[in-house]
Amino acid sequence: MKVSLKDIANQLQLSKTTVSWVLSGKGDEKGISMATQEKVFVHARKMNYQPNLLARSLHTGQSGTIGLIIPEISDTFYSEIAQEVEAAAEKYGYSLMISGSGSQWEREERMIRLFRSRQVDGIVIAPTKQSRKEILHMINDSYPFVVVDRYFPELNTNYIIIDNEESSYKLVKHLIKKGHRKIAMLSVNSYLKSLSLREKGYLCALKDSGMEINPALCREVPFHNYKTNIFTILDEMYKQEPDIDAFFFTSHVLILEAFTYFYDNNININDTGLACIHDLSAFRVLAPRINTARMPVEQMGSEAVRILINEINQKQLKMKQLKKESIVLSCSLSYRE
Amino acid sequence: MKVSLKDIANQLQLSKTTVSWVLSGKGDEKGISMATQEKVFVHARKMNYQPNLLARSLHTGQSGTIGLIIPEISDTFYSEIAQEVEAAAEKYGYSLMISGSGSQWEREERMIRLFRSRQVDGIVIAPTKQSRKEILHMINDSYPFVVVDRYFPELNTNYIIIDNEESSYKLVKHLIKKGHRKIAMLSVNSYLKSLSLREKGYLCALKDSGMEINPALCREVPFHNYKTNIFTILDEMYKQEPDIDAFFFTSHVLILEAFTYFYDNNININDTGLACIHDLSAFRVLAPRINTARMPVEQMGSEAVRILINEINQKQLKMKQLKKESIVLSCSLSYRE
DNA sequence: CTGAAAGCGCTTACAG
DNA sequence: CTGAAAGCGCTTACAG
Repeated sequence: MKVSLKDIANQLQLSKTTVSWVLSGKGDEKGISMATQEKVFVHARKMNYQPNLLARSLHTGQSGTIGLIIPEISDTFYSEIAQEVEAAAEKYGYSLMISGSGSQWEREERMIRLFRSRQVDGIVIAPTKQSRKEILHMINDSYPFVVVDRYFPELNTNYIIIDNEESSYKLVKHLIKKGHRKIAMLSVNSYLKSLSLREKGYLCALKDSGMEINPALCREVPFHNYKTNIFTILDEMYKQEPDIDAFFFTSHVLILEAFTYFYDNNININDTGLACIHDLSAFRVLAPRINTARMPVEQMGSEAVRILINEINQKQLKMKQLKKESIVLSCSLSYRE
Repeated sequence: MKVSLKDIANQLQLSKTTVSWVLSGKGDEKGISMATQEKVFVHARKMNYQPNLLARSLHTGQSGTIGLIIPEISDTFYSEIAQEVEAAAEKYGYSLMISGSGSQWEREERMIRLFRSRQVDGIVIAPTKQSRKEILHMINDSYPFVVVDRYFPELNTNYIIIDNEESSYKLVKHLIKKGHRKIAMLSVNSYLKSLSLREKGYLCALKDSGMEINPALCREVPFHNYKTNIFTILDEMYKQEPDIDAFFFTSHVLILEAFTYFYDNNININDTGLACIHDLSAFRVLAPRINTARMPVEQMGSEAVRILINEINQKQLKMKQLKKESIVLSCSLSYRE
């Protein structure tokens, strides 16, 4: 059923070489007669010939495929990243293989190995934490990859992050300016540099405004079971400090649960200052007055792919490795209160 | 840098055959001595050998990869589908290639061709509309694919849909039972069978309750620019029928915009009956009293992959094609008002 | 117990 | 202007 180059060559009494050249657009360059070219095109079309890209890849050493590894495909933020990465990849003629690590580093390492085995030309990854072995392997093998959203300060890799500390600082400063005095912070995954920087932004904003740091107001929600943990933590916070007047969320993943808590406990969010790193479309109706730092998802995705393809091409041309790129993108801040 | 079977064979003074058998676990079966096996394993590990899966695929004719084509990767519903499909695929040892069609059939057809060229073993697709050529090609070539969420009643394909009409019927019936009398319907993409069935469910529910169908209350939002179109349409609806007391949404994609409209126009959604096909996690706080029919995303994803892998295996074993599977999954209804 | 050889479907020097 | 041949990195009859 499936028709190959050889079939076409046989049927046309031509060599595979000729057919290959014509079909890959090198007909003129190689000086194949128009008559022959025409014959090949017509026949290929009639047979509905589709080249086996795997076979081509085996020869060229390029699969035309890149990999994306993220903690959770269905998370709003990461699914947007995926969308942008796929769109950007397509522009360069690349296809996308995707995989969710579920925030487990064993899975993540397995996925890196699998993708590399499948000859993916490069990887975009939002790593769960330092996946020691495989990240280091990629570095040692000078295998193209770029880290997004998170990064390893001590490793020399391409990475794209946001201005974590600055955006957080500004959001909290804004809450202070609006008169809030008991500003709580809710965080997750603070073992990740990106997240700890957001916490730092919060702390600095308070300090710079001469406000005291109240440990009861700075809480980290354990990621495991965070959906229930957050309820307990909010209970504890309100018990210790009933007059909390504002919240800074270091990540959007906590928002929906927190709001459920507020709703269940009749806490009027219109009286509470709110700020969050990243913007959810639901905020428009859910919390119109929340202040947000929107992560530039489009840029993160397209820049990641640009850097990756760049590195893939360098490698292909056997040029010596370029310097790694580290990009810090600014969030767009929306002060709505 | 990259080490191949041949390298290992040379370094160990063995044939590629032997090395290949050992590494693919057929050592015992082929009666390779333990000494040799051990030597191979140790050396492969030391060299950090990773097989080139592309080369293997070229020989076996199986890429170990499946494709997923959806309208929008970042849509909550489809990103959940993607997550489930990826998880299920992994269980079978398959990797996932993903692509967003942006609801454009030309893109969709291109993606089908590209995926097939890349030798993806099968495709899960939520087609934008009848992508005539390529869907028919897949059928003719008996290429494994399964259609999810949407389907073509006139084509003999595997498909998985929800009980569109029934769930819609029940939701609207419920609104009626709760005393709502002016129940509006907002729909999109009704050229898709799945969506038109939801409209039918609405209409039947009204009819069965002896209520009149008011065309001013049944509106379709053109998908192109629906985010602004919906505002105009709601304006028109309220102008013609100011006392609308309930809304049935045939799809979650309209919800956020509609709620923004309600919010901007001071329409209290607690006084309005609400029902929607599919559930959003934001509903918990956004509209706690909305009635929903939650689409069984996990099942859709895992069943789709099961059927696909099944068909791939049949084909591999040269068994004659099984009957196509058509699955209608029930939504889980939540009556909250 | 192990190996030489053919083949998967392409591409690309090399030759004429 | 066109073709024979080698090779990409595997697997798998076939042979001994």
